[in-house]
Amino acid sequence: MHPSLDQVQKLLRDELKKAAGPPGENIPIMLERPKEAGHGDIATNLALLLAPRLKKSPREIAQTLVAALSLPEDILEEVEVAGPGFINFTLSRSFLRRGLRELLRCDESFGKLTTGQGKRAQVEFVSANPTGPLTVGHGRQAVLGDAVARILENASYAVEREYYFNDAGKQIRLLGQSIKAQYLRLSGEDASIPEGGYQGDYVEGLARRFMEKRGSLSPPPAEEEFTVFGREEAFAGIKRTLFRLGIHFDRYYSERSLFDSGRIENTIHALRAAGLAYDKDEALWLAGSTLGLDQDWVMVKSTGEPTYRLPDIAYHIHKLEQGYDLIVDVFGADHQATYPVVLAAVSSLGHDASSIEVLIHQFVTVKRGGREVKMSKRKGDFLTLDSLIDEVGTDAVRYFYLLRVRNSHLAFDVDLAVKESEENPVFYVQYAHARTAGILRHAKERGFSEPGMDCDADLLGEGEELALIRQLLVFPEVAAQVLKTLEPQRITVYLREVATAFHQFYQHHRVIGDEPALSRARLSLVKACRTVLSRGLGLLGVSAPDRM
RNA sequence: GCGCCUGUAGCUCAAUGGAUAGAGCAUCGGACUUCUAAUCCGAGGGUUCCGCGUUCGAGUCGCGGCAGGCGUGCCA
Repeated sequence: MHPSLDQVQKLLRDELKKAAGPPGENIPIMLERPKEAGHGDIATNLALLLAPRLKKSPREIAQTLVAALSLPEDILEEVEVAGPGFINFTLSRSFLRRGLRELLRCDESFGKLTTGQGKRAQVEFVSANPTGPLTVGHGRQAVLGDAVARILENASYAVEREYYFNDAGKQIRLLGQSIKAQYLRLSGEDASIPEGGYQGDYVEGLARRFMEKRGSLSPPPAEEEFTVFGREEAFAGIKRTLFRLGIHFDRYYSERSLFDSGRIENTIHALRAAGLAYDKDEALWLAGSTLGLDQDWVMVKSTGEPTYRLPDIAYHIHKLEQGYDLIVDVFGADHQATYPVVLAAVSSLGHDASSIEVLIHQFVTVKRGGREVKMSKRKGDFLTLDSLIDEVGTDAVRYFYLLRVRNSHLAFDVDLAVKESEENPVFYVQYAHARTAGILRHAKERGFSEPGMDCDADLLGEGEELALIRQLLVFPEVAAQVLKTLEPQRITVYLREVATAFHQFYQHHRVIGDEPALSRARLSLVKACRTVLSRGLGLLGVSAPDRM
């Protein structure tokens, strides 16, 4: 059985720990992948960390460590002390070749992790109120949440995607009132949009559709009918948009259902019973200060209506009761103040909230014509996610969003994104995949059988070939790292590296040539590369086209 | 005022505390009789916002500034 890169690392760790002996107590063995090509495949700074304790020069310590290591011969080609005292390990050709065969054997399951085997995870994201179309801002959330779900699925978690929507509060009522006002206007009556109501063209459109369906009624239908209509229409639109992005939810969780099921009432009772809630000014307050928060928060307004925090708490308790092993909440930066309150309240009621992972992403601003477009849904001045997909295409939209770390602000320059449909980074990677597919197609036409692990990998010895194999074998490590950090953008960085290694290989070496054995070996490498590219793109939810 | 996030090449962004800070776009110069040139090879471009500290070593950690975003609602 060929050891994976992961197992090699474990072996190195054990050996280094042994070699360091007692002075190495409590020093974590750090293994890293050097960014410099000449620094081997794996490096450790152990000698540098030991130096202060041993009061010897790091290089000298490194030499001693290297001498004490006992490692299987066929794994490493070179172990070298370099720079200030790093130990660089270079994998052997035979290891790389065996790794390639292993990759081919695993095929589509290469890089699949078993971390979440038998575990259930829930990812909640988007959760936009059904009051209008999704915006460019929601897009980031949608794509990020879906990529996180895919990453968890790759780690064998049973993943549920959940969308929590508010159909009980003030916003949805305002939508109904706004549509009604537009409806009355269409009927020639004088009506004004309520304070804080929704103004965009789409509200007028909704009113128009309502009228087409129901006609001009006098007296007009009750406000509730407009609300229901508006919500259904908005939701249908949201689902259409998500469908275009390849995103589907397993469950849409209604806030109203929390009231109907009595969960809101139960939460209030629990908070009161725990002495965490008190009445003041005819409102119900959460005693944040006793929970370690810096202030108290209103849970139920003096009008008798709960603020959004109470349903949020009840909702999260319900999540926890379902026994997920992992719960991921994807929130925009505007929720940053809310979730600590929710988590504190949930914990103080005796629930273990440690399975909840909150991912906050920063806002998206939209630039158009060199100017920033201010987005306000209520004023109807926003760029819809749909229009962005129209202009840029699904793959580019997804990839573009995933290129950024979630904690950095994303300025979506629409003009640039459209222009980049020619030069967009996603095409670089997709093109590499299309090239692999093209070569494999060509090989089949020329009568080559399906490439696989029966090839003679020893024939692969060119620099570009070995560099590509190295790159491919890192994939499981990337998958593991991404699982830990839930940062999909690392995949985009990795995929670019793979694509570059492949394009370089392609440029310098002809795959299908005069020597059948060499051709077969290279075809296997191409197939392996195609597998990794398609697996990586799959984690991002971006298509891997066979032709472009 | 206070809290969270961000500040890296002209632009958009990378870089588990490590070695000479990297990519793409843009600019300039080369490479198609080929399995797709949506590619490759090369060049130029940096006080990593500023200052002090921590240590063998700081873009990364701490403190203090500066600038921007978000929050700090009986809005969601």
